[in-house]
Amino acid sequence: MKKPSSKYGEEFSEWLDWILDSAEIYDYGRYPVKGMGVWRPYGFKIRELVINRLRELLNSTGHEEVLFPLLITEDMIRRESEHIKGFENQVYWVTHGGLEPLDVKLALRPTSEIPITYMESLWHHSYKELPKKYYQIVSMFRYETKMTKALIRLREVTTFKEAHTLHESFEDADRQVLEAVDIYKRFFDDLGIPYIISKRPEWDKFPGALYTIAFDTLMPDGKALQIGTVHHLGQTFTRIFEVVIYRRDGSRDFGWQTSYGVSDRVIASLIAIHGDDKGAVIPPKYAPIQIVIVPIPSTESEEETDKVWNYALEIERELKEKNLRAKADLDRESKPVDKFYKYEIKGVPIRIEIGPRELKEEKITLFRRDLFKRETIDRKDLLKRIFELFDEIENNLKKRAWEYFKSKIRRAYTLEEAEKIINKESVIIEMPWCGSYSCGIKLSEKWQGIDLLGSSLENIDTKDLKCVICGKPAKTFARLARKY
RNA sequence: GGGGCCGUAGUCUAGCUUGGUAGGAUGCGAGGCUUGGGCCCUCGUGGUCCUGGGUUCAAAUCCCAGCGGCCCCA
Repeated sequence: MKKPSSKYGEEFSEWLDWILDSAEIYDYGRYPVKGMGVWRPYGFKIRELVINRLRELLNSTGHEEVLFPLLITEDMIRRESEHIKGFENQVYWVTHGGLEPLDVKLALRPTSEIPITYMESLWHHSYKELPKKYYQIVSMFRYETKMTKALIRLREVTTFKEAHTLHESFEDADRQVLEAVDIYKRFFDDLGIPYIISKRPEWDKFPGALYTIAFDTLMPDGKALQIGTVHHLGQTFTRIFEVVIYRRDGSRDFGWQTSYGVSDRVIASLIAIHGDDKGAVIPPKYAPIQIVIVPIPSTESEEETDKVWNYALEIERELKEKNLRAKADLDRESKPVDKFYKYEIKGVPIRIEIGPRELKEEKITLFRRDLFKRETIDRKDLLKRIFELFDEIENNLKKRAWEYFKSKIRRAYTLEEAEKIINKESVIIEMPWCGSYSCGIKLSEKWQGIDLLGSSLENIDTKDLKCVICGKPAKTFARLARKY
């Protein structure tokens, strides 16, 4: 017996640990440094496919990939106060080179606004060069004090995809924020990860930012997970590092910036959201193995078994010629059923089963992982059916994920209503809010363990609605949820 | 930041209360029997009992510290 799986919906936290290990995605908790794990080949491949998708999106919208050093000098960091205060307790310091103490302490980047702005001050002086959009995909380090969790709260975030942009005006940076939101929408839509977009409350914005917009999704246990953020940085950093830009009218002003990023959590969400009790279910676009071919040996003769094996090889070749990520598992020793379990845990979207029966009749049996359903088709229809199934699976996963997500967002118009819901289940609750700081604080402190995600970004009609705290006319909806 | 539970083979775990030869299952290897959803049998393999210190004739077991994991609360 394998280590038993945890119930997907009921014991999500254990389920995630189980799936990362059993599907050979990410080895966490065995590497002897707290909050750091190892991407194994199968997980690395998922990560690569996800990264490539974001690269396409960023490249096609005029972003340029760069690579900055991991280390930041202490004096660079100390030049800024508000920002660094936000990270002060979370910075790792390099203090020695060999046995010798360093004259200038070096920090492992907790994010890259500082080094990037520093270089931008040397590179850009004219509005003609703007907007400028950079991004990099790197590790970043945060000394999380406690409660680290595989892929969700790490001390080394290994897949930080951070973009940094520079603009000639507040308005242009504002516009860039919208572009970033749009890019992330397309990204998450493609992954089938549902989300809700909120403007974070004042006290929860990125240190140094004018405002922060965040994407939150929901884990199967009903807790919200922040999976992406977009910040309007104003001139906070360009003032400190003197990024001075000549404007169209000949005047000089500090540049305006935005930054936005997504992390390992995207991959955690991809796996978590589509999974089930049997393991992962990876959407075809992101599956390292899209189709696994499992040959079934003959009970009659070795010759027939050989023929089945050749049949499997032929099919693998045919699929690979179409650039599909197909794999025939030709291991003669292990039984078909063992292979079934193995690739189900790994979330391979389509399995082809072929044995003497299929061989004889020129047929192919297909099994789709998401619905756990088999069908038998003529061999000649294979490719056509595979591409259809990819679409069907992708759409089904998306639909399933969004339906679940929407079912977990509730409206409440009074605190009493909200409390009833909160006591019953873990969901995102939306309530009319006047938008004031003081009412926001009161809301966020109203229930233990329930945080204010922020306010709806889109205009939701609040006509005739009253703030649940002060009773004044509502301007927006406040969103509250249990958070990771 | 406060509190709780825990660490024994690749994995899951018994043993710890009451100190005295670390046992099982699974996995892995060989063989047999099976083979269209985790079948069965035989043999073999596999352990710094998280690390360091202390108590003791003797520590997986008791004590202290550290490291790591999980959970609850801020």
